[in-house]
Amino acid sequence: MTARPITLADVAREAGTSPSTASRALSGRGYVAPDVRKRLLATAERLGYIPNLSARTLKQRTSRVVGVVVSDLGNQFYAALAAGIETTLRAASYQMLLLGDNSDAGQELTGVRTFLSMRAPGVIMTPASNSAADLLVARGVPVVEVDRRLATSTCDAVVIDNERGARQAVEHLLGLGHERIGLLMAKTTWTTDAGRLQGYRAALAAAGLKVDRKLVVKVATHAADATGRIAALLDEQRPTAIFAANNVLAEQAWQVLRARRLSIPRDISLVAFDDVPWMGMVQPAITAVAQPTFEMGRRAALLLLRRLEDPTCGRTVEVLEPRLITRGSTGGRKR
Amino acid sequence: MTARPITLADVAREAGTSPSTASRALSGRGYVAPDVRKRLLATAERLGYIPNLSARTLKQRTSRVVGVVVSDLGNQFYAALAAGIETTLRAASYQMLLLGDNSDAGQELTGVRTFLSMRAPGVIMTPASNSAADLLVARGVPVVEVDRRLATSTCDAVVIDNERGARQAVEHLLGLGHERIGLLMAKTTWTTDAGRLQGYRAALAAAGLKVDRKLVVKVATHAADATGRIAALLDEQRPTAIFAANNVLAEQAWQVLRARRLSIPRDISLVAFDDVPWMGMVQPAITAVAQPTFEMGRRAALLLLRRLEDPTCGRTVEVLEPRLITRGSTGGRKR
DNA sequence: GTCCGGACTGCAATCGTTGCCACATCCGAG
DNA sequence: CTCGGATGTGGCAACGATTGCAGTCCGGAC
Repeated sequence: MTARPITLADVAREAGTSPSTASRALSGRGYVAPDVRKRLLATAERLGYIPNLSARTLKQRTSRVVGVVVSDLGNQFYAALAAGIETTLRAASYQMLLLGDNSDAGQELTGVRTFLSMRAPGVIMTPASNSAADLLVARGVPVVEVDRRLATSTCDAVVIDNERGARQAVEHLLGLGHERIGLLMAKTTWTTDAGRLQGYRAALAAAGLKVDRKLVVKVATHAADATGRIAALLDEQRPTAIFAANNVLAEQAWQVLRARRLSIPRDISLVAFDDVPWMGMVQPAITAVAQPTFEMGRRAALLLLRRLEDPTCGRTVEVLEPRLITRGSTGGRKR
Repeated sequence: MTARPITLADVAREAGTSPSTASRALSGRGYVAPDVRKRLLATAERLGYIPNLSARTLKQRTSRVVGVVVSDLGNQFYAALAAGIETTLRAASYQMLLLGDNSDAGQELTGVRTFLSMRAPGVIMTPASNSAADLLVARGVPVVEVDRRLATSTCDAVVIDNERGARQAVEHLLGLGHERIGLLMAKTTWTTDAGRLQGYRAALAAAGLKVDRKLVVKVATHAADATGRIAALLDEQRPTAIFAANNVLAEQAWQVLRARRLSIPRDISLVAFDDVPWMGMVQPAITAVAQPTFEMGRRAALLLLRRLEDPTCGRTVEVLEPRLITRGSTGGRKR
């Protein structure tokens, strides 16, 4: 039958020492005679001893498994973020526990509860609401917010300059002569969207143009009628260019344009916020605001590691710079 | 300062009962007077009690956190797989702990060790080597292999009919008149690659063609010279069509073809195994063998759940069917 | 009045590890 | 010779939850 797992006590008995000594030998703290340590290491190896993390966590009241929650595991943006985090944590011999919350505050809260009950030493998240992060902070668990900031309590964060990125994108369009620029953005309370909207407005204002609210379409995440809304924007407002504020909306917009056989950029230009691989592959390639995604993950992990080292260290919010990559999807305004 | 977390004992004291009763009330097994239960539930809620999973896991010697290891978190195929698994597990009130191993046996083993030490009740993995799965099985932890099978010990699995998918793809090319068909495949010992190679061979054999080994290129995962190898294949063997046995190789091949300004399918045809979104977006769209990815994840999770219910139940290997989606990247042979 | 079973509750042991403490030993300094 | 420190080891009590068992209390049946 299923053999009972090997415990530390088994190893100790086999090597003829007490469990305490075995513990010291294997975890490497406290006095152990070199030969005894060697013997214990060998027996542990021989028996295939695997420490029981629950017991250790219970006793030490903390674990080395960092919780990470992202909005959508299937989105390459978040996948890259997670990859950056994972690599960095691994290097510091922490483990990442990855969860997706589908942009749902409820799922986010459930996930965070799990982290709490597993005594994660810290959490990195792309927050969907403020409540989860606040809960963690209230319980004394350090949180790093990535991509956007929502917590009401203070915590470290890594974001990019959304306003600036959006401004660059829109200025680029304005420079090409566009004046009716549709904005497609997610309907959220996230700082990312707020910042991008802000940038859109700022660019228009700087060019002496008024914002036509009808050109701004806010689409709820996972909304079934997303393409319908986009189609309506095209029909009713006849924009000469579209700025899609995230990669999902960019893809949807692209699909709509293609379905209508509109030529990009002859009939309409398209710019996206957040560069993902397909944008460089389609014909014409999509002009996009690239984010240093992997790097954001790395920085977030570093911030958390720093705080684990020194819980009292000052709060840091890193703002990275986006970069506009001009490609074929943007061109002079159709006359 | 950081408040000590609320324990079950705190809740019990506050509600004027013993910890035992509190435990029964909150976990819902055993006798508890209705009003007492209600009172305990209320106090737990009020104090914001979160059970300590380590303690519970330690005592019960098992947890409800299922381990999942996939080869590459950034690959949409694996992301979809994970999504399918997660959704299904969640519905059964299990949690998923997701890890990526970058196709590295060492990282896989480390991850699996963690699962073992966290007492995961079961593990779902796209195996990178046989050792990790074997280790788990030896320790009595049920394993479900997805996408490919590698374990020497017997375990449940969900795969697709790789040979058949590959055969369809190649037959499609043969039907269009192609005879020199390059095969791009990963250099692994995985059953996926073996199956796809098999299908390639079978299709050629059925058409009375010999396999030219020079047309078969095996590229190591993450190999830096992948594009170089592909370029060499084009230069030296002049295939009229290429069958890329996974989505990464398909993308690399596509990039090479584009860089050389070869027209698809006029100059050369391209078929991919594993349909991912960009394949439907590029011009021309790529003919591909689609896998029911999300469904594979779902089935794997169901298989695991079944075995958790009944550890003695017979072993199941599900083989799903791939589906060839014909698109613009394949055309009549250039004459 | 006794007995019985059902409904409930609490005691105490346990899960596997760690870390504090006490103790043992040995060597060199005073 | 004694003392003190360095070195090394084992005992024991936690960590926080669960659970088998042994009660207690009640109402009703005999």
